Amino acid sequence: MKIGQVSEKSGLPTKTIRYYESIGLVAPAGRTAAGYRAYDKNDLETLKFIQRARSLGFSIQEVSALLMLWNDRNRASAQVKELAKRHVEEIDRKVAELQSMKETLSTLIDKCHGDDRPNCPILNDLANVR
Amino acid sequence: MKIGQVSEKSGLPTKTIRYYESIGLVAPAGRTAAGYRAYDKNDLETLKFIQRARSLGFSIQEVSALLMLWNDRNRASAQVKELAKRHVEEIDRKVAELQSMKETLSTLIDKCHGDDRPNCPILNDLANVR
DNA sequence: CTTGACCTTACCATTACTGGAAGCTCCATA
DNA sequence: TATGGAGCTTCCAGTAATGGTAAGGTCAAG
Repeated sequence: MKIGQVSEKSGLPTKTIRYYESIGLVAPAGRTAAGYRAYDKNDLETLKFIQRARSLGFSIQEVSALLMLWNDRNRASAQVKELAKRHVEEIDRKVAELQSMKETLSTLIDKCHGDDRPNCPILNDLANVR
Repeated sequence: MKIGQVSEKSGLPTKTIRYYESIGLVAPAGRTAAGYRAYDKNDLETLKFIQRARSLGFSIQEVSALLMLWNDRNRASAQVKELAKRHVEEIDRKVAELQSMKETLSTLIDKCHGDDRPNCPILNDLANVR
C-alpha cells in the first residue's frame, strides 16, 4: 500500500502520516524502489489505532504511551486504565471551564437587548463598568 | 506606568502585553526617554478589557472586533450580541465534542478491570478488536 | 509521448503565547 | 563612586498538530 491508500483507510491525511513518522510516533515506513513509502496491514492497523486515540482527544504524547502499552503483551491493564482516567479528568476540567464561560456569557447576552441602541451590557461587563 | 505595573494590574504577563502590541491588537505604547514603554489609565483599561474577553474564551480576532465595537460610541448592541452568541455556539460545539469523548472513554474504563492482567478493553477498542 | 494522478522533500503559516539570551536603565546600598 | 540587582529592551526560537504551497520525481492510461 502507498500512503494514499493508508490515508484513505485510516482516515488520516497523508500530511499527518508523514508528520507522525517525522516525530517518531510511528517507525519509518518501508520504501519502494522509486522511494515511495510502502505500508503493510500492520502499519495500517497502527495508524487506525492512532486515529481512534486522537479522535478521543488523547495527545500525541498520550498516544505514544498507549502505543507502547498496546505493543506490550505483558502490560497491566491498570496502567491503561490510569492513563484513560487521567484523560477523562482533563476533559472534565475543560468542560467545566467552557461551561463557566458559557454561563457568564449567556447571562450577559440575556441582559443585552440587541437592537440599534448602543448601550450594551456585554461590553460594559468586559469594560468592568458595573 | 511601566509595563510591570500594567502587567500586575491587568493580569497579563509582560510578554503577552508586548505580544499584543506586536500583532497590532493594541496601539504601540508611548515611550519614556530611556525607551521604556509608558502606559496611562486608558491603556490599562484596554488591557483589562482584553484580559476579561480572553478569559471568556474569545479569540484574539474576536477580541479585536470587540475592541472596535467598544470604541465605537454608535455601534448597535445587536452586533455585540451576535458576536457573543456565535461564541457561545462555538463553546457548545466544543463541549458536545468533549462530552462525546468522555462518554466513550467512561464506558471503556468501566469495562476495564484495571488489574495486573494484560487484557484491556480500552486498548481492544482502540485496536478495533470487537 | 504526453497527461494527470500520486508521490517526494522542504519550508512557511497557523494560535496564542512562553522562554531565553544579550544588553540597557534605574535605584539603593557599601 | 562603584556595584548589584531588578526591571526594561529586542530578537530568536519553540510549543501542538497540522495545513498550504512549491518544485520536482514516478507511474499507468490513452
